[in-house]
Amino acid sequence: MNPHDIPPVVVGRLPLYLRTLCYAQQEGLTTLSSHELGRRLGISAAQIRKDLSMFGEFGKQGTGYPVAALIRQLRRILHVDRVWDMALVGVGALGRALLYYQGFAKRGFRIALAFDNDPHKIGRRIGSFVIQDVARLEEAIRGADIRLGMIATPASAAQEIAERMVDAGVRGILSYAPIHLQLPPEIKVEYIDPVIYLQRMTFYLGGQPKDDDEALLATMPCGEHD
Amino acid sequence: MNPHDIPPVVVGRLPLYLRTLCYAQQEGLTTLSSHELGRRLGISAAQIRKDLSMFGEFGKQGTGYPVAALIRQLRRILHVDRVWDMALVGVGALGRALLYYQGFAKRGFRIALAFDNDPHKIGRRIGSFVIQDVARLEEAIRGADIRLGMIATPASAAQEIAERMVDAGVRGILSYAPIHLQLPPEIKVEYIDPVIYLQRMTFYLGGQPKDDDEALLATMPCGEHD
DNA sequence: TAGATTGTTAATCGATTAACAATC
DNA sequence: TAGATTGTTAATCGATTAACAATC
Repeated sequence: MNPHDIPPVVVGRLPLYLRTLCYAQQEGLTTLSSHELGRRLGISAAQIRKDLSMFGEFGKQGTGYPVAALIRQLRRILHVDRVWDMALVGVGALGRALLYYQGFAKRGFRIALAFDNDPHKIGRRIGSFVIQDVARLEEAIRGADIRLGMIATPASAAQEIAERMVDAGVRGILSYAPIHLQLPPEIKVEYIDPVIYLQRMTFYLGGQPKDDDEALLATMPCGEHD
Repeated sequence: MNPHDIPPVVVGRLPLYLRTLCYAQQEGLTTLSSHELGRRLGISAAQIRKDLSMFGEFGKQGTGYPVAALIRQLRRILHVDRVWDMALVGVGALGRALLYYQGFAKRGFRIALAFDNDPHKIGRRIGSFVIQDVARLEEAIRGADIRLGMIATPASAAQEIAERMVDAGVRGILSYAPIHLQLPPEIKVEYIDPVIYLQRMTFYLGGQPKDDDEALLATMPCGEHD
């Protein structure tokens, strides 16, 4: 089965199914129907059945899907039946929050390396991490054979860091920098820019400008986007 | 023009166009073609022209789109030609990072209220923010007439907080809690769960489990998902 | 004029939904 | 058996792309 035969939109939903099945398991459920899974996610039951049927027949008529077995299958399909080491670049406020975030370890991801270019930060410990000099990025990533990277640098540094990560063997990047990265097509990239999500909502909100401080907006023709 | 006549997938791209145009403006460009904008975003030129044509005719044959004017138009369309106040609930490591994040203010968003339920945090200052008791959430949000909320609480608290935000007048929620919220359909919700993004990438990575610590995985049948 | 680029149409492509036989 | 639910097909729906006349 070639992963590229699976529509990306289907791949995008699989982690949501897995996450929701985990909650169901914690509630003590041993079986879950496509209807109930869909209700919990705001997705149609038909869509869930169609998505899952691309990978096999996991359910049973009359009863639904066995929770534990489907979790195992989804973890296998998503390759999260193992622990993934990650490299983090940029230990500002956001990078620090990522270092402290328990949700990664709980779900099979581990920050193995953390880099910054600030001499005041290099060598310091944050939690159990020692911040390393970003100058040694390639060397350290190659040495640890790491395939996943996270970028929490200013936008101005992101492209260069991404290219160096890829040089060092990284194949997937989660970038918090508000800029689109130019990388070879075989490299997987996902982006998290909270302002993009906010603007997708304000499009629908409209209404009275509560706080349209024209002076403030004048000094912010666009946003500096460091 | 009814916003719901615009396909959501088009709305999703508009903020990306705006962000990229802002960078182009900072580079000193006064004009940008759909081809160049698409190149910078990994989107086809035809798609960009089609998206923008839903809102008007902004370009000029032979030269492309005037950067400054299109930025103004997109800001108007997305309703970010004003400052939006937001309420933040949950001031752990992530909430703190959000409080310090300069990118909100630079792009027209401002955290006006920050709440937590931890007595040790309530009343304390973080940067210029005073953490308020989440018990006063409805009152404070109504008083400030706030329409946007951000949730950075554990998943277990997110649903209740979301409902209370909506009661208080919030119409759009950006949630960092790894759970799907059940809310009335007119409420806009966007989710940021970094593990979901990582799993969308590991699906394609596969390869040798570098670090498949079976013992670790045994203690983590799914992830506790606090 | 010549080259470039828009806005728009029609064609293609892909995703979602409705429906139902199979079966637990 | 009766009720519920899957896996799958066909139909519908929506999004993307290719192409080009218009025009700067």
